[in-house]
Amino acid sequence: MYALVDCNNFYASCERVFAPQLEGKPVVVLSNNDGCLISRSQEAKDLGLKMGEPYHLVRPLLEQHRVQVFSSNYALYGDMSRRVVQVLSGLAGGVDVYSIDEAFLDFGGMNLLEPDLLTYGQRVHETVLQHTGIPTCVGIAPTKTLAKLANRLAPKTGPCRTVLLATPADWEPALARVPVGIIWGVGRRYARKLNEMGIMTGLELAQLPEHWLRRHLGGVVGQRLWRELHGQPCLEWNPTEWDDDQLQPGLASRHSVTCTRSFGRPQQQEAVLAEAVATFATKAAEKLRRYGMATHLVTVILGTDRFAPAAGPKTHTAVISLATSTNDTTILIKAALQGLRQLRRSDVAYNRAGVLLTGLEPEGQAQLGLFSNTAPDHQRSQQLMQAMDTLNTRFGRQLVRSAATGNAKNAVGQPQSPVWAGRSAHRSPCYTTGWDDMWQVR
DNA sequence: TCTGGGGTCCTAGGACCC
DNA sequence: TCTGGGGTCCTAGGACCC
Repeated sequence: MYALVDCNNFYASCERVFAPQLEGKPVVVLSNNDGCLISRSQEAKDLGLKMGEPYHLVRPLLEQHRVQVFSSNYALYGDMSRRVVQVLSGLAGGVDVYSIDEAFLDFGGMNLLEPDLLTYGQRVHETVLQHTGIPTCVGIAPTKTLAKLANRLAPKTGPCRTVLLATPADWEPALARVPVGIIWGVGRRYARKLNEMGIMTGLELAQLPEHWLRRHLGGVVGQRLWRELHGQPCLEWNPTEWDDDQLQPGLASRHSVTCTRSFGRPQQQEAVLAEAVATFATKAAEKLRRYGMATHLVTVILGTDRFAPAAGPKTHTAVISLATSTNDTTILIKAALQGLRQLRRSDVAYNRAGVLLTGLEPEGQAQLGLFSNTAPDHQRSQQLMQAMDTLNTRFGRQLVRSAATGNAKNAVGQPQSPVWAGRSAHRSPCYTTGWDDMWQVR
């Protein structure tokens, strides 16, 4: 048996933990650049506000109902997520962290009988709430896909937040109640296709032959879905070990690392784009080192206005291949700037840029190139990166950095946001990760 | 004026290898 | 007339997830 624990309205709930006066009031959190609504409290959902809606379109409605608006604060949400995982790790035989706000628990081998499963799910909800202030729902079933369904059906209010679907007699009526698009793995495209064929509910989907799903829903992906809906576990279990020394979940492996951002306004100048791209390469390299990985493929991304009526591609990419795998910021910046020079057209203004790193491998395993990056160079590079990471972790993220990332100052010489930076007008403090933002208890 | 960011997996086709 | 079989790696595109 698996349990899926999903944090309710996670980002909005994080903000509320530190602003309890907002309990019971509508709250929304915006995406980067204050672009779209990406999290809504229940009260905000009840006002008819939709996920992903552009902020500028719903602003009048938000003001009319005095909705509290936050820019996204990923330092806060990431740390709250870490705390939730810490609690969950103490409550189950195994944890599989699926995203920033949800995790599967392994309830097998815990000697829980059926009525106890429900009680234990409740205990998980109560413990997470007590230790972190974050409300959750719990869904329990023999496969991940059915646990997802159980979670969806769990009440968001009231004392009981757990649903158990233990046998076909439990999950078949549940499947019959939900539209097919609710099922995990059925997105908008498949839902429309299925509806056009007259398949409207989860149960109608489950009752089709297995080979039909293989044929029409993405090959083996569809076949796995069929089996999962019949109680046969097909999706992998990826355990996340809690690291007691680091007080954080163990790092999962990665196949790619990206850092992309929309600009506050379109940018045309080479110098500005170069600072932005160097900054994204720096962030991506830091992430790579945190994961203990190295890359040999650097992709630079430039994007024009996605909503412009003009035809043609809105995203352009250039790939730079490195002779040797590395996670050295200076090398990755050089490669990214080379890609930028290849890509950039002087008569175009860009709304977005980014850096994508692929071809990842564990850093120790990286082969030395035949003609480059001799061993002593490699060692010096590692020492330099380690020194920079140590200083930046201890004294603040941007303390030591490459000059290529820019050095914007205001009229009195204070550092200020670069010209390409996006909007973030409603950012909350970093309550749990910044010394200056910490709460004081008198 | 104004619309996010970061991932995953699968398939098909082509180049290349023995 | 008549040209194998079994792989890997890469890319692009399409679907999905949060």
